[in-house]
Order: sequence, then structure tokens, then C-alpha cells
Amino acid sequence: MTGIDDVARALGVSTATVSRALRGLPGVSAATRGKVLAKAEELGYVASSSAAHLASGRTMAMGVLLPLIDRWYFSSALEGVDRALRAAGYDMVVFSLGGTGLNRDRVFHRSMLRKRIDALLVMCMELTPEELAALQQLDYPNVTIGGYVDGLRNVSIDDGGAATDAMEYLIGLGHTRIAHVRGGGEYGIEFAVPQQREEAYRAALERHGLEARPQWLITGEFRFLESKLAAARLFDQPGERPTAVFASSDEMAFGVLVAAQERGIRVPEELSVIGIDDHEFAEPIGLTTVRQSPEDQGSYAAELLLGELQGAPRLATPPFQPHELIIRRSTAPPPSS
Amino acid sequence: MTGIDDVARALGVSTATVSRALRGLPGVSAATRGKVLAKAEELGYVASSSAAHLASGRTMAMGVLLPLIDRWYFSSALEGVDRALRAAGYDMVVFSLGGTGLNRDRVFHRSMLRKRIDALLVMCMELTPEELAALQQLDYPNVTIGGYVDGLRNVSIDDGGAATDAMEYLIGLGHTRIAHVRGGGEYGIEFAVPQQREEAYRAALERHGLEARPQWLITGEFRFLESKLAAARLFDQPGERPTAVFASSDEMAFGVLVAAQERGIRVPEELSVIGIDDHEFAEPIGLTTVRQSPEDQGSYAAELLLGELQGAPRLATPPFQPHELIIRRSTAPPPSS
DNA sequence: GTGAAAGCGCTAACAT
DNA sequence: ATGTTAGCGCTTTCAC
Repeated sequence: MTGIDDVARALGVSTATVSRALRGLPGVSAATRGKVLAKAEELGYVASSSAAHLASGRTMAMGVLLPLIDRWYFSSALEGVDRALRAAGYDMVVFSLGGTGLNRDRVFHRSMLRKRIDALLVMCMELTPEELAALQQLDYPNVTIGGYVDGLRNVSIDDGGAATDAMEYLIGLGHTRIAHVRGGGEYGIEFAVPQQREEAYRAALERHGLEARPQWLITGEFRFLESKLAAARLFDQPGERPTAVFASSDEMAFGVLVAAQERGIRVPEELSVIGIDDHEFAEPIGLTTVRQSPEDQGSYAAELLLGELQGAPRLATPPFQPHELIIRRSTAPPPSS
Repeated sequence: MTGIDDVARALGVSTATVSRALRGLPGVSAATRGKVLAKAEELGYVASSSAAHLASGRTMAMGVLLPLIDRWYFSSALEGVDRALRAAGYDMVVFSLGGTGLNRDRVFHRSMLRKRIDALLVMCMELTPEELAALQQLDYPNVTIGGYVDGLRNVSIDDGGAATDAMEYLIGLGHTRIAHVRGGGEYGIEFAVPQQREEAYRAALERHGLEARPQWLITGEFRFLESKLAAARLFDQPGERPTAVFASSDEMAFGVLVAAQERGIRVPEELSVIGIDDHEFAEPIGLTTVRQSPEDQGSYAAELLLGELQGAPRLATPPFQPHELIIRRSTAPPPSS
């Protein structure tokens, strides 16, 4: 594998010159720089990141810690992170917990500590006090995406605000019997988010003098299947049915939609459904939702860290990322009873 | 940050002993090893991967190159790769093209060449001859997942076989008017897969003396929305309608389902729909499909490479990964006309 | 079973 | 503008 000496020797210059030229540092004549670039290209030379790290202290890589990859929010956010890192010439190393609580300490006590990265993005994780301590001890620049961890900065939408927007919209349409499908805190995935949204649900009901019926608060684990099952149980309850369902995510809203459809409950005539996310499937299905962009949140968070690595002042409180109500066909005024 | 010397000094042993003890190498007494392990734990010492790489030649990291993260197959396969790597103590560095053709050469000529990884997994990519050459020149052990690249080994299901199973099932039910939604080769994503499935579709029709109508072969780009639009056009064509649709992926089958539903076409009474994948949503929706497990394919591929890095003989032709017909509610015999 | 020391391939400080 | 050189923090011979 061709090294910096090969390039230097081929040109009769020193390795320092090659290093400087390749990294665009000052102190190299245009002519020399040109020759170096050409020769490096010709020989297919690229610096070894390990050697560069050892010598410079920078790995040019960033880590992402997440509970699971294969979930809409996570993979979208990962895409955004990668986009920002790619543009900055950084590599992305991904630490997934794989959806289980196992391996957690392995990740915390081996991988992340291997000094492979310059900064760390923590995605939607609920950390134990020990893990938080371990993380802070590493003292990488870090930031959380889509999850509040005490003592860490967070990049996300205003979850309470987004949920409030959804509720106010339903209430504004005239709904008074509103159910809520909340997400769950499985696998140590973030729990502050579903909780904040639930609180906004309750607060909206209360603000408008509406009844919060315990049996209308159901749990969907942030998943389609679980939500469909929970919605089925909701619809099959004796007595009055809600005229609207506010789901804490689009995937869960899809579950509600399918459960309703299987029972012949017409949407939106008999039942309004609203979600949060603007998942790829939401538009084709006609789901009203509150849009957020995990991809933008990911790239914003990555850029934040990238900037700080380059000496930008530390931003103590990242601003809320935007959310927006998107009205489609799944919501309408309640049936005039 | 605590280094190997700190541990050695604290114990009054040499760095060589610490290194050996920590890596489980022979030539260390049980007593010494115990002390070293305890002290390392106490000091929170973990070897720097860069320094270890430089000295040993091994990075203990594997790269994954893919066109996009945020897509069912990709993120599931990534999860599987990560699972296998995690178990082996390897880290995963992800190179995404981000769904565009841009940055391709950046990835090929910078990131991947940085000697950050010991082996490379290439996921569902169509490579230019130059890229293939670049890749082979790197001479990382490598393997492809879910995409055939000339000259590289591939881990995937038997795509032709899977498509044949789907078609034979529909034909066995009595269908004679069968449409096909094929995937597309956008963004330089693999194109052999949709093509092989399409060929199996054609071959099955021909084998049974059924007509292949060009207007019944539509393209869904492996996406829900595009597939729904294409299916809508299909259903709105004048003349006879197909009684069954074979979609090359579940997400595209969902599009067909929604397009049918919007037109009041009853499934499965008037229209049977079958997909490939067994996407998370397939079961709750009742979609008949041919199951594959990208996660298992990912971990199989990773383990293959991991084994070879440890000296296992090179497997020239990885076996096909399993697929299985899963019959649900979206298929039935055609309406008796 | 253990230690000393020579690198691994770069970068950065210091010379020139 | 360019060269020299001392590390960066490990692993791995080679001695003992």
C-alpha cells in the first residue's frame, strides 16, 4: 500500500511538503502543490487515517450511538448525519444496540472508548446514570438527537408544541372525543418524547374542558403492528367510540387506519386520524400529520459538532427544529351526531 | 486519556505484558493477567484503535458501502451486519451515497482508501468499471449483499427462484392475467435484482402459455408512492384488468394495494397482490409475500468476511440465502368470470 | 513468563 | 518555501 514516502521520494521532496500540499496548508508553492497532487493521484495515495490520527489527534470520524437502525426516524436521521459528515470529509462509525438491552456495556466500555472518533451523536437513547457518566468522561463533544438526556444538549423538534398543534387542529375541527396512541419506551429507547407528547395531549384536553378517558389512552410502542392491535382493542370497547385519534407517530397512525378499515369505520367521516412525522407513506395514504425531518435534524446536529471541532463556540442550547402541520385526507370534522 | 503506559506503570510491568494480557495472548501468568485486567478496568483503559492498527495492521473495523440508508432492505441489512460485527468486537463504518450519484468518487477515492477498515461490504450497488477496479485495487476482502457485481462474490436470495415461487403460486390459484411491478435502477442502485425478477415473471408466463402484455409491466422504483401511481395508471387503463399483481417488493405491493382500495377494487376478491420481502408492515396488512431476511443476509456476509480475516478459506460462491412463500389475505383465486 | 526496543505512517514543531 | 526530526500509542520481534 503506497505511503507518503513513496510520493515524497518519487518527487524528490520531503514528506512534510507532501503532507502540507495534500492538506491544502500554506507554505507550499503552487508549482510544488500541483506536482504533489498529481503524483498522489497517480499513485493512488491517501493518508492512513490511523497514522494521521496518531500524529494529529484528529480521527476525522464521528460516532453515532443509536438503539436500532431499522426504524424510520433512526435511519432517516442517520442519513442526515452521514450527509453532513460526507460533505466535511468525515467518516461515520455507527454503534447500534440492535434493539436489545444486551451489548450495551460492550458498546460503552469497548467500542466507543477505542478513540476512533472525534465526537459522538447520541440518538434517542435513554441512558443509565453510569452510561451518562461514562459518556461524559470520554469528553467527546457530543449532542443528542431526538431524545432528552439530562445534562446533554439535544437537537429535536418541540415535541410538546408539535403534539399541541395536532390536538388544537382536531379540537378546532370540533372533536371532543379524542384518543391518544402513545409510543413506548422499549429497549431503553428514549421515553421523554412519548411522554411529552402525551402531556400535551392531556393539557389540550384540559384546556378545552374535554374529558380524558383512561381507556382512550393506549400504547403502540412506536410500531405499526402493536398500534394496530391496540387500536383494535380500542374500537372494540363497548360504549362510545372516539371520533379522533392522535397517534404519536405516523407508523402508529397507520396501525389505527388499518384497524379502522378492517372494522368498516370510515376515515375521515366517522374517525379522524392524525400522526407525527410525515413518514414516506403518509402522503400516498393521505394521512394528516405534523411533519418533522429527522434527516435535517441529523445533519444539523452533525454540523453543530463539526463546527465545534473547528473551534466554533459551544452552543449551549440548540434551537428547536421546525415542525409543521400537514393536512391531508384522514381528518375532518366529527360526524354531526 | 489513559494509555497503556499508565497501566504498565501502575503495576510495575511492561507495556508488552499489558498488551498481551488484555488481548488474551499466551505467555502471561494467570496472576499477572488478573492484575492487568483489574487495573485496566479500574483506570478505564482501552487501547487506541489507531495505535493498534498502526502496530498490528488490523483496524478491527469493517466498512459498508450502500446507496442509501433509509430504505427497508438497506437499514435491515445494516442492522444484521452490525449485529455480527458487534459480536466479534468490530466496529462498523458506513459509507452512504445518500441516494444521489454525487460524492461517488469522493467515497471511492478518499474515505474508503483511508485504511480505516479491514474489509468491505458492498450493498446493492451498481458499480462503474472504474469503481470496480478501484475497489479491487484496495484488495480488502469484500463481498456484495443483495446485488450482483461482475467479479465480486454475492450474498443474497435466489431472486429468480423467489419470483418464480410467487408467480407459480398465483398461476396455481388460477390466475392468467398477471401484471408485474418491477423495481427501478435509480441512483446507480443495483439493477440486476429487478431484472432477474422480471425475467422470472416472463418465464413463468411463457411456461404456462400465458400472455405477457407490455402494458401490464410497470415500474415502481422500489417505492410506495411511485408504485401507487403506476398501479393507478394500470387500473385506469381501458380494457381488461389483470386479476393479479406481482410486485417486486412489499413496499411496491403496498402501493398497489392502496391504489386498488382507492378505486374500490376488492382484494383479494377482484385482485390478488403478492410482494417480495416480508416487510414489517406485510403481516399486519395481510400481504402475501415471499419472505427474505436482509438482516440475516447482512450478518451472514459480515461473518463470512470476519472468518476470512481470521484465516478461514475463501468461499468462492456463497450459497443462496433462504426465501419462503408466506400466504396471507391478499391473494385468492381469480373471480370466476 | 516477562521486558526492551524497534517500528507502524503520519503530523507538527523547529530548522534552514 | 522546504527539510529534519521527534513523537503519537500501541504491537511485535527478540532477548532474557
